[in-house]
Amino acid sequence: MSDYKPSQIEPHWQNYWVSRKTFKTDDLDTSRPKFYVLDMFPYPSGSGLHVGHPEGYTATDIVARYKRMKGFNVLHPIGWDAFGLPAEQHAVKTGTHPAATTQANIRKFREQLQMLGFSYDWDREVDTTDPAYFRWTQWIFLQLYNQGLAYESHVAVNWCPELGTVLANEEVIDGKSEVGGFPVIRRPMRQWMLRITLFAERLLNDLDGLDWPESVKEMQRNWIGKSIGADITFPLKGVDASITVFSTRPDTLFGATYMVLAPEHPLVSSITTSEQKAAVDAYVDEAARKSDLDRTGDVKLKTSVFTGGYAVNPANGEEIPVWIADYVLISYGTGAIMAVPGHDIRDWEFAKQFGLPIVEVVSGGDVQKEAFTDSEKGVAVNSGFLNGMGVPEAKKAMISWLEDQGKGNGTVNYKLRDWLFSRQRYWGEPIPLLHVDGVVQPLDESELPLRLPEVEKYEPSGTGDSPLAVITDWVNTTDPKTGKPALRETNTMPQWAGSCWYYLRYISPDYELGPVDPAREAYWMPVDMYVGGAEHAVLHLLYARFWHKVLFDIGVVSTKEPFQKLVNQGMILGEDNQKMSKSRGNVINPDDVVNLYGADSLRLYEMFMGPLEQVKPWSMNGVEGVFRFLKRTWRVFHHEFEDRLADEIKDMEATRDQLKILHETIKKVTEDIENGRYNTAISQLMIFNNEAMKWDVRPRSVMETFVLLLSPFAPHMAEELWHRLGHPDTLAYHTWPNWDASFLVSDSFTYAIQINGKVRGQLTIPSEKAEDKAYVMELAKAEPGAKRYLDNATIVKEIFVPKRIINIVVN
RNA sequence: GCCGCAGUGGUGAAAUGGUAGACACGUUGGACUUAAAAUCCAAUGAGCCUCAAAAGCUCGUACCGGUUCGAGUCCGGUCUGCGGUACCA
Repeated sequence: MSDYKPSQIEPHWQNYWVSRKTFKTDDLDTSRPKFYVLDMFPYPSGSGLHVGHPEGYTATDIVARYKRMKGFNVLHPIGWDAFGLPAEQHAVKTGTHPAATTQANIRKFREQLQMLGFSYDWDREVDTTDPAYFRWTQWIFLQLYNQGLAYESHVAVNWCPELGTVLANEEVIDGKSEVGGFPVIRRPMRQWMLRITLFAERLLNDLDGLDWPESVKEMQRNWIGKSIGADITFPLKGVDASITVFSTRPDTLFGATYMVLAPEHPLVSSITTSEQKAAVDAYVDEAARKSDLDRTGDVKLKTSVFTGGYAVNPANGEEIPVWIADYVLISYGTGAIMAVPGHDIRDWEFAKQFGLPIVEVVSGGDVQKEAFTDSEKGVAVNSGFLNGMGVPEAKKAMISWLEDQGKGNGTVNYKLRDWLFSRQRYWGEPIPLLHVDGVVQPLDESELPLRLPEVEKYEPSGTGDSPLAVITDWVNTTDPKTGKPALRETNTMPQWAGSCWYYLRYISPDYELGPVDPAREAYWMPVDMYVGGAEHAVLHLLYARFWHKVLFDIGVVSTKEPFQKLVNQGMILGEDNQKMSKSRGNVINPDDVVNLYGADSLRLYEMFMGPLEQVKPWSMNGVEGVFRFLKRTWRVFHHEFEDRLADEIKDMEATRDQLKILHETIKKVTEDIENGRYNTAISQLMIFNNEAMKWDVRPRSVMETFVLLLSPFAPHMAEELWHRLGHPDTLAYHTWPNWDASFLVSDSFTYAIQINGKVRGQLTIPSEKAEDKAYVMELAKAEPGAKRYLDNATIVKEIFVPKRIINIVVN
């Protein structure tokens, strides 16, 4: 056997690593620097691993293996985000307990991951559905509750009749459920909410210190959506009440010619006149029944009804009509707006549509033609004491005037809403609360974990309650503190809950006194590198940051932020350049690739495809290409016909050329791993191998170093070669090679000679002379290719950049 | 609409402001073979010049312009694609 046969070496090493616990992490080896490299843990779906999973997982594995060899104490764990709708829906269909489905899927995922040779510490696996894990998810919920950060609210939620459950805004896409694509309507229900909005400012500000892609930071900033402006109070005419609005342009208050309330605004009924009552009631009714999709459907043409009531503009005392319209959202700001059609595009269109007056209060445009919104050039006009001021100045002046008059004050608003945290599902963490005489009582910590009861049917009750609601002997219990009869909370937590803190559990998965052992937490946190898909850019990462800050405030964690560096992997498309999907039939199964080419080829290919962050199409020919590289590598080390080392490998002094290419490779591979450029690291390994194939003698020391460089990328082959080179132990902890710059210098340097910026000749100069301008320029002018352009021309300028370029400018 | 990112051979892609296309894939030709596969060698951005070759020349990093001795890279504008977000006052 002298051919490369991955199927004969990979299982051996996988078994070796797992059975010997090669990658077991030393908890608290503080003598060494630590490196925590984390993957976004998978949802163990029934269809098994997708080729997208090994993409990020290979990148982190390369880093983990590299850092170990650099002497770091590396934490590289994996686990399962295992609560979720698919297992529950499967249970509804088949009656199989979701836990059974989940465990089977986990076994499959674990096997598949081990088949790819990832260097996880398998003793730290976490499973969000394991009571020993969700005990602490529930514990964190209790801390949130005790901090006043969890509250009950009757809110209009996204009710999906088909799924029989409530969905988060984020799970609704274009008015349909993200899972299944079923229609979603609005319906008020009792829910548990988390006050993430209290953390808006910190979530925004702390982004600045993170080493994250700018695009992700920007998405989070937009999601938090901070606006600075003022609350302004408009007294109502003939009614003893007032309407408060939020505006980012208080400077335009003199131009407010009408107001609009959200249909759900509490003052709607009191302001409506008897003549308008019928129309208003009808409008409010209709808005309540509309889904989000219908309501946001037509942006251009707004619907609206006049209430018949009037408010008083606090700046100029003018009476202005009050309308209601569903484009004003009760959930943002105060649920009411002042409309300044001259300087807001939406208000302008609305005013045109309903024939309302448009007044110019900032000069610089033509407000009869279109709204003038420029806040840099504009100057206040028709605005009393503001006249002549620029917009920023006028804003400040108006806010202080409002505050002096008691008619308003400067405020800040966020788009971020509180987090709808309850689900009416079976397969989630039970919320550890009791209802005693209608009063909420948190469970005592000692009663955790609160486990899920066995049920007959997994369907939602259909009334909007979770399947747990009908398990009477679970729901009906006694309050241990008072002995009174009590009802259990039947809502469960959303899937996000478990993933909000799993990175902490890996640190001390066995710890019994809290979610994480403080000593080990202090050593390992924060996560040094976190890799996953861009689809989690907002939600998961925002929710996890929120929980982390809560845990920071109560002293459970020592860092303000959980994830110091974040990398988003780009999606892998099918060979047809389309997103992989069963219906398109372009799905690549990693098992098939491993069977044909081996795990090392799959790993290498996914890294060689292109930059990690980039979206890129799959190519089976590309896999074939890296497989050929591995076959050539194998051949460089092996005898042509016999299963033994090649005769070319000798214990000999390496030549200078050999050392040069070796040290170039060490440098390139090291720097590329540090910078996350795995594709070009691999191309350098290929360049080295192509050279080594030509050598009559391959010095053992050089070839061993090459094996070390290869090992993070193709660990199975590297271990096998290392073994065959006579090393009894794994190379996983062998010291990573350093490059010696003295081998990188050449004895000559080749200049390109440009004439007027175009390359006309080349000139090779011995290194010791290469920076001697006079010497080099003289030769350059005599170089035949360049000379032809110099003979009948006048030299205007000579550019000489040592070891870079020669450019001679002629006319 | 707004925010962010990107546009380079037939394809995936390389390129601290300094010889564009490294490394691969594909294709073509050749070697080995009864044959095929595998493997190895060579060519491969487009075009011009040439009987042919060598050599040489022109053009070329979405488009238009600018800065510079020199621009894929920096600046201004335009177009296209991808991702996010969407009546947020």
